[in-house]
This record gives sequence, structure tokens and C-alpha cells, in this order.
Amino acid sequence: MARPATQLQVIRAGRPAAARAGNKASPADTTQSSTHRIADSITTAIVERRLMPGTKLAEQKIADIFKVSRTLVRQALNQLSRDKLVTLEPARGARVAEPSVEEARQVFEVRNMLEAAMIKRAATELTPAHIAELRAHLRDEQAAVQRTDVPGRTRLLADFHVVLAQMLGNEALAHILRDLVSRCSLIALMYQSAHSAEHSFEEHVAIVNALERRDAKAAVKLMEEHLHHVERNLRLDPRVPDLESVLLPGR
Amino acid sequence: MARPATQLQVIRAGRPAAARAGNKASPADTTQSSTHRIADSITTAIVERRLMPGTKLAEQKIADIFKVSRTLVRQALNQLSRDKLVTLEPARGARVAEPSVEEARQVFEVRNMLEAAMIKRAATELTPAHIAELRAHLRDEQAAVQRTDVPGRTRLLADFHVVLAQMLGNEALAHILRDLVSRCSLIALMYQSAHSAEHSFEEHVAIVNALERRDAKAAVKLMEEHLHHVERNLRLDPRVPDLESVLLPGR
DNA sequence: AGTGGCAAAAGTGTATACACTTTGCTGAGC
DNA sequence: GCTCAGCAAAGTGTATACACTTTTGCCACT
Repeated sequence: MARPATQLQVIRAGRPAAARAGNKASPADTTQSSTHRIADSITTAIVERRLMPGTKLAEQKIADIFKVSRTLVRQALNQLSRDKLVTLEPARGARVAEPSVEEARQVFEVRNMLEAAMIKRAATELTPAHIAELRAHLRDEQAAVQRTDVPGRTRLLADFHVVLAQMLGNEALAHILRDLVSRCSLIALMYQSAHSAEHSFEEHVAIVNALERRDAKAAVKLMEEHLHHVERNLRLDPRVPDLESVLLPGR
Repeated sequence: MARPATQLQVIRAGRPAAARAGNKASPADTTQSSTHRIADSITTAIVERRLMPGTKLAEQKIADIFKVSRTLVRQALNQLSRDKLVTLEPARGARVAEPSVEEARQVFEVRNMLEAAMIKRAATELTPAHIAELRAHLRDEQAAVQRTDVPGRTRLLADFHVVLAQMLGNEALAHILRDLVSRCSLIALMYQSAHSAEHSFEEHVAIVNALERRDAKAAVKLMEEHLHHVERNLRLDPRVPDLESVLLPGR
């Protein structure tokens, strides 16, 4: 069971003063809260498809990896379970969530509601400076797509929607959307989206073009179509309809 | 600064078996997770105005009240901070949140986006059975208003919006809305809404009437007006605009 | 060979210990 | 009398201890 002695090692990544050798608490030594760092790492790992749905997330193992106690890992897992990125079963531990088809439908429905309203306001409120920022973001997206940087493009394509929310200056909206978009990444991952990254990118470009023209109607329409395309290209139906037909395919 | 400790005493209801004298763990003995119970109690206390914004929530005191360790209280406070009902300052502890005017604006903006879209769908999708349920809810609202049951009516008026979300069968939407509505309760509490409960109730009735007529346009309009009224009746402006003009009013 | 059951191992849930931070108070210095 | 250093009390942050639960593997029994 993982020798705790290893925690005493002084080496620890390039942290100047903070990394004290003491084995006891030293709050506020890391740049941010350790909990947050752990939750972030796991989120990123899930979104970038390095942790598959259903993967067991044992507290002690994660604690060893991050060289902290289970306490902090538990906090992180708790947060993630609120984002629906992991599921927590009593006395059974945490696993990477496996969103159901129904859940996917619901999440996309909410995104549609929120983002349609959002883009409508964006069309009237965004300044040329904002549009320029969006163009810059699109350039990043394109670059990631072209060099087939899968984790990078996944993140950037998702961030597009969050960036829009932030430009409206509404943190509450941005926060909600960030959660929804993360969940969508997990859903896309589970249901193997066939929606090509290029396609998403092009739809983003079209949306920004409409915003620049201040054509609210077109922007809303494009956004709704975009979300609809993403959702429709999930393989939501034939996913393990029931166990029997998988094990006895001949029947 | 109002003694916070005494306010906490009120919360606990008579729990028969849970309060065991044993000091060690006994998982899964309470009906639900203790953490959840604690978070719920605090949420209720905030929404029902028994805990005022800014009240210090010291971990050990709460732990004593609920007869659990700080561990569980910390978990509960962490959850609440994600809902923005309490603020957590590093090494300074937790307090009941004091939402800013800007935050209030943002929350109402998001609610407007979500609820307008929601009510539009509700107008086309709700069945007569749903309408009947809504009528029943309205009766409860009215009863609470009439007997000036402040905590009850506050909760029921807020629940109206959550119930609508649930009727659309979208848990994700309902969950988001539940958070937003709780925050709104806190905001209303801080900025002493002058919006009378009767007024809200009547607007709810008008909304349900529109839904029954399946008049989506009217329903959306009524809902937007309702939210606008609630927001406009907050005293959002003169609230400590800046400290100087409070301390040196003559200038 | 197959099955039921028990015991060890692994893992979760809660409490507690202890280091560190903040805060409020007191007393020495001016 | 006022100010500020420094100390004590209160409170937070993290680790660890330990009780309980689930899982796993093994063995006796059929």
C-alpha cells in the first residue's frame, strides 16, 4: 500500500520555496488549492479522452499519484460528481461517468435554450474588439484541427462556446455553460461522435460571420443548427440496447 | 454584527436514531448522506432568512450542532460554495454569501434566457395533467401567502419555476434552475425585495392560464415580465454605492 | 467439476490529530 | 495616552487512524 515515506522526497517539480519537506500540512503552498489542481487534472484527462467512461477512480491511487492524502482527492471527486463528470456510489467509490442517452438529450436541450438566447444578445452587444478576439480563437481552432491535435482541438472547439458567454460579461452564464460543455465532451466521447472537427470549425466561422454582420436571426439559426448537427452525429441509438443481444448476436 | 452562533441553534429537527453517542463512524446509518442533510439545512436556513448574508459559518460550531465531525461540515460547505450560497475564503472560513448587484443582474439575465425558452416549450408540451398539477401548486402558494407563512411562501414561489422545469422532464434544466432560484432567494433577501408575494402569485396564475390556452407567445411575455418585475423591485441601486458616500454623506 | 460460504484484501466513510493562519488582546515602549 | 510587538485563542487545511462495506479468492463440501 504505497509507502508514505516517498512523500518526504524533497525533489518535487520546479517549485522554488513552497515545496517544504515536512510531511505535515502547509496550507496555501501550492499556487492554487490542491483540490482544484486535482479536479482540473481529472477533468482534462476525461475531456481529452485519456480516462474512459466507467474507469474506476480509487481514492488512494489518485492520492499517491498527486502525493496528497485521500482527503483532498475526495474533495475533488465530490466536485466532479456535481459536474456529472464522475459518478459516486456509496461505499463503491467513484467512476468516470457514463452519461445515458436520455441525459445527453437533456444536456443538448439545455444548451440549445441557453446558447440560442446567448447568441442573440451577442449579435447586438459584441464590439468589433470582441469579434477580433473570436477570430483569433478561430485561428487557434483551425491550427489545432490542421495539425490533428486531438486534445487541443477538442478543448478549443468546446471553449468557443464558453468564450462567447464570457464576452457577454456574464460569469454566471459562463460557468453554467462551462459545465454543460464539459458534459458534452464526455457524451461525445462515449457515443463516438462522427461529427468531424472541421465541420464544427466551419460552423463556428459561419456563426462569427453572422455576429460580425450583426445578423441576430442568422446567428441564432446557425447556432441551433450547429448544436443540432453535433447532437445528431452522436450514435445515440444502437449503444448496447440490451446485454442479451450482444452476447447472443445470432438470435 | 449580529451573533451568528445563536442563529444556528434553531435548525435541527428532532432526529431519533441518528444522534448516536458513539464517536466512531457508522456509515449509511442516516437516511441519506449526512453531508447532504447538513447542506440542505443550511440552504433552507438561508432561503428562509434565518441566516443572514455575511454570517460566519464556523465549521466546528456547525459540527457540534449536527453532532458530526468537521469533515462532513466541510464537504457541505464546499458544495454550498459551488452553489454560490456561501463564500469560502482561504484560511478565513465560510460565510453566507453576499451577492453583489452585478451578480444579481447576471443571475436574472440567465434566468430570463433559460426560463423564456423553457416556458415556450412548456406551452406546447405540457399535458392537462401537468396543468392540473400546476394549479395545485398555485393553491399551495395562495394558502401560504394568505396565512403570511413567510418561509413557506418564499419556498413555494421559488419552487414554481423549478416545478415547471421538472415537468419538461429535463433533470439537467431543473437542476440548473434550482441553483439559480436559490441564488435569487438570497439576492432578494439581501436587497429587500419590495415585490409583494401576492403580486408574484398573481403573475404565476397568469402564466399558468397562458399555458393552459397553449398561448406560447403570451406565456413567454408573461414570464419575462414576471422576472423583470421581480428584478426591478429589488433595491439594487442605492445599496452602499461606495463606502465614502456612506461615511461622509454631506459631501 | 461445480457451488456455497468464509476470510482476507481492498476500498470507502467518518473522526480525530496536528500544523499553520488569522485575530484579538495585552503589556512594554515611547 | 497611543502604538505596536508579540503572544494566546480560535479556526482552517491536510494527513492519518480506524470502523465498516464490498470484493475477491480460496477451500471444503457435494
